[in-house]
Amino acid sequence: MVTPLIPGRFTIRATDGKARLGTLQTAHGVVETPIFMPVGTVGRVKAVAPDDLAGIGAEIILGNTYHLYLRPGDELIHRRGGLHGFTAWNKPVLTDSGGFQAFSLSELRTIRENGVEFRSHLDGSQHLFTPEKVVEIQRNLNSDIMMVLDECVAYGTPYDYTAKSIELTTRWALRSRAIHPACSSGNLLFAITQGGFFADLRSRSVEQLCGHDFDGFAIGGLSVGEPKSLMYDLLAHTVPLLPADKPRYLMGVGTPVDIVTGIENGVDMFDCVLPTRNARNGTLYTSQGKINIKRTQYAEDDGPLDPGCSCYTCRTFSRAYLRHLQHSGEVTAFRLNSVHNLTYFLNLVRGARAAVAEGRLAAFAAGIRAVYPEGGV
RNA sequence: GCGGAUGUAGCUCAGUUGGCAGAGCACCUGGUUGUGGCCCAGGGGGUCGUGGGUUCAACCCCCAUCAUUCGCC
Repeated sequence: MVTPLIPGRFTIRATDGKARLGTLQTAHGVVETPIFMPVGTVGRVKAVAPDDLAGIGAEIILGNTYHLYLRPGDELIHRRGGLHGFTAWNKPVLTDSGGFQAFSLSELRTIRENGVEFRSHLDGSQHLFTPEKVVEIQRNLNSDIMMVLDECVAYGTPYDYTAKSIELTTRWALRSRAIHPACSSGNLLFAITQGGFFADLRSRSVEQLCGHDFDGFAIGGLSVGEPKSLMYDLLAHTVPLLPADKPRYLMGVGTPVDIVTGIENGVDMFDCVLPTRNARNGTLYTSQGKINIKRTQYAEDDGPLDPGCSCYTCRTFSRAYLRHLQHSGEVTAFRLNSVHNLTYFLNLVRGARAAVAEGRLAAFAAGIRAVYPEGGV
């Protein structure tokens, strides 16, 4: 009765302008796009248990190669049935390659032709990530969507360095594909385009990668401190260059307005720590805008966090109680706030999918921008 | 009853030879974009226990007094 899944098959069912409504098949299920993917760096979305994720409606989550390799180790996870068996999450998982950690934990790392040498942030031990090693780790994790090792350059990196960097990222991507040919397993492999903040380098990076048979293409290296308008300009420039028949993934982005803008430009997948990290700090996204639950004005506010939300948190607790939990440093505050913020982000892409299906994405996006007028951080 | 110690921000405490009242935490307001449950930025806060004295000038020196605390009768 159930047609077998064909990992990697991407079907576009509708479009609205440049935006697409699609389905991506993976070894652990079908993902409807555009999608937001909660981040679960060490094999768990922080503060959120699997049954919470079911209530939120999460369809795919992230894990991180760098963190899981260091602790508890990819081979240990492999012996326990991969990430799905180990973490009791049987839906799709995408794993980031560790390229971004090489960037963000950059104090003690060296980038060479062969790969990235780095020191563990846990114990200072020396390690080497090659493109091949990173694929091998992600196969041990049995990731549904593996990301190639890439070099992410900082905002402000000069043109010459960035130009050399995209060549390296391309060579690494092809080495990754060489040891993991298309259709060789249920582990899909996405390439990552780079190019810093130079439109022609963004174009060149896409040209070098898109002729090869990757299962999807990511845009990396954005939202690293640049002005908002620059990111949007590069997005509008780059997304149309990507293969139309493959999923497009904007890495590490973003705010509600960023996500809607990405969808309008034709991006299919997003991930960001913002909803979960901000949840733990008391910054919450609602249908009426962003609020800081710690504020004094909520001390005796008996209303729900977001009257327009039907998540467990909003159904059950008052703003006054949530503020109290946050002020008390109670771990339950992390959970309840994370459940709410993730519900907001998942509802956001759900709403966008419905809008694309009905050809009214522009109006939907205008509604989001009206609620988050400053760009919605 | 006698002797000592201590009284400075909500809390714990610095404060030089007498020269504009300080820190940490807490509190308040922002920030947080392929996550080190972190971190960063800004802000509001004072009858220096109380009363007197000396001095151009006192948290600081002198006297008295109150409170807290420790020890001894």
